[in-house]
Amino acid sequence: MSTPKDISTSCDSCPIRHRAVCARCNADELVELDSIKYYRTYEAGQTVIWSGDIMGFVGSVVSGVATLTQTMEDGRTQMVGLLLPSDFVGRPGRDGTPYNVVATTDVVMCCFRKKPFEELMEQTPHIAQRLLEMTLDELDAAREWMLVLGRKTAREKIASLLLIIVRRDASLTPDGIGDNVVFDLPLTREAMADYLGLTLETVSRQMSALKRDGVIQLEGKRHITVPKMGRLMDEAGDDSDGGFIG
Amino acid sequence: MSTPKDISTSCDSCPIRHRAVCARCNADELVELDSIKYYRTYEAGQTVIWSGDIMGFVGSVVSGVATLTQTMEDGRTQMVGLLLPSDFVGRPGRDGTPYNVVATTDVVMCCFRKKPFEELMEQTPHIAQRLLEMTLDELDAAREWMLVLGRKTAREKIASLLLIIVRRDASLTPDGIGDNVVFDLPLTREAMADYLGLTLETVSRQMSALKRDGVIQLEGKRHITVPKMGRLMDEAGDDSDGGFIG
DNA sequence: GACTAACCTTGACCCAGATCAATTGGGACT
DNA sequence: AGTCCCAATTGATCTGGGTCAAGGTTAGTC
Repeated sequence: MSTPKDISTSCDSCPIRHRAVCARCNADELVELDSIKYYRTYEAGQTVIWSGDIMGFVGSVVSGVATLTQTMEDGRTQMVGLLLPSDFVGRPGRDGTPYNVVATTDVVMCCFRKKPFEELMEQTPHIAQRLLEMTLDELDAAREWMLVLGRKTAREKIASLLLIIVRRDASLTPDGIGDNVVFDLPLTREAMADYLGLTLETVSRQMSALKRDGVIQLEGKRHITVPKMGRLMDEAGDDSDGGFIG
Repeated sequence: MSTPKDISTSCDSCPIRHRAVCARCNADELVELDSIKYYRTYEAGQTVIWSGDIMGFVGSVVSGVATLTQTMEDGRTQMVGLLLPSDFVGRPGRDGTPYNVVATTDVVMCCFRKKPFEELMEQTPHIAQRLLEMTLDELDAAREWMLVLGRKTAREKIASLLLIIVRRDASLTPDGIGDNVVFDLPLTREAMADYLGLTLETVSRQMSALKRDGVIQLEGKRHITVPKMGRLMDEAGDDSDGGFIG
């Protein structure tokens, strides 16, 4: 199958009900949203939107991982956003996106037709408020990322990326982050390189180095265990202390 | 004088009246805002807020230039925001900033006491809408900056920074950007380096190289003439064409 | 009109990460 | 169980920008 498939689901059982743009909506508002929404799935590798395209919708990632990338004519590409479940795609008030949006795993999106969504947003402060909050969070994340891109070494960059993913995963489970954390990388080495402003060879070398030094354990290419979170944080060069006890 | 000085001004004659967070406010709303606002000036080099500090206000840059920077323990610093007139400082709903805010020229800020501003925002969609729009713009700018940091060469980085400044300056004057544009850099070489993830030596060398190659003319350290905008755009590696005619 | 203190420029050398080039590994098909 | 294909690893070498070090400029200040 190579074309998106429409499916359908209810907000009640939605895994991102309380974190997405609809988080603050009450039952009535959900009904309104429901009337303009539809689900759509994308396969791993499929492009959701091309840079410059007109977007007829905005929406939320329900499950899976997508990336936002910018490309120069000569092919150099930089990832500028990592879209995880609950993240919002598209910009109310603009027709095009300046970014490519690509599914890196199979993705389910909850889409809203753009025009009606914009109208609904005008009347529904709960939506606009939540979107502002989410956008401010993304801006903070983007700024932290700038520090990573501008000033960190390759090893620190890799450690920082692993931390970002661990933290996002952990935000799904209520309990804090302990040790022996296990997770799967949703990105290829090339995608990691595009995220971090490195080449895929450097990513591979630094992953091997972190493994050799016992900071992470690798099983296959994607399955990772972090025996000691504090160690990983040190490697990332984050000035925050161990975060827990210490 | 080394402490901020309070001054007072009316919104009517405010140079950023139609671009700042108050842009969409009507006369009544301005009266509300006026009741919680005060002006404050900072001298070049003065720190407006330290990372981690509790901010009692949010506000707009009225004139001058300030920077938002993030620092690692070992002193590596990355600029994550360049605050020009009309830009918003602070985050409603959060007490601290994770960034240092420093005035790089003399700066006038229009400050709003935080708590009342947040309350006013709840009742005034015009403010929240405008803030959302501005935040989305900043997010786009941050993402373009990520491409600069992650994938551009030192020469391209310098050209990109010059372009950003020229464009922001030009947005104050209604007519498009022609050739023989003249402007003053509001940043030291070191600040430019922190912006671009370079060292100040590299910035200096690349400025000299752009001068030698006739892309820019330098008079003193800060006064710059761009004889041909198209040339500068080419050097920046932006995929957008000349922007005008071409 | 010399003194000072930032700020900037330029040079020489070095190294982290890029580039170029083989291999290797691991799933999904026959 | 072989083979195809793509992702990843690993090695050898190169280079852009960092680092270290020496001057040069400019604007105040007395």
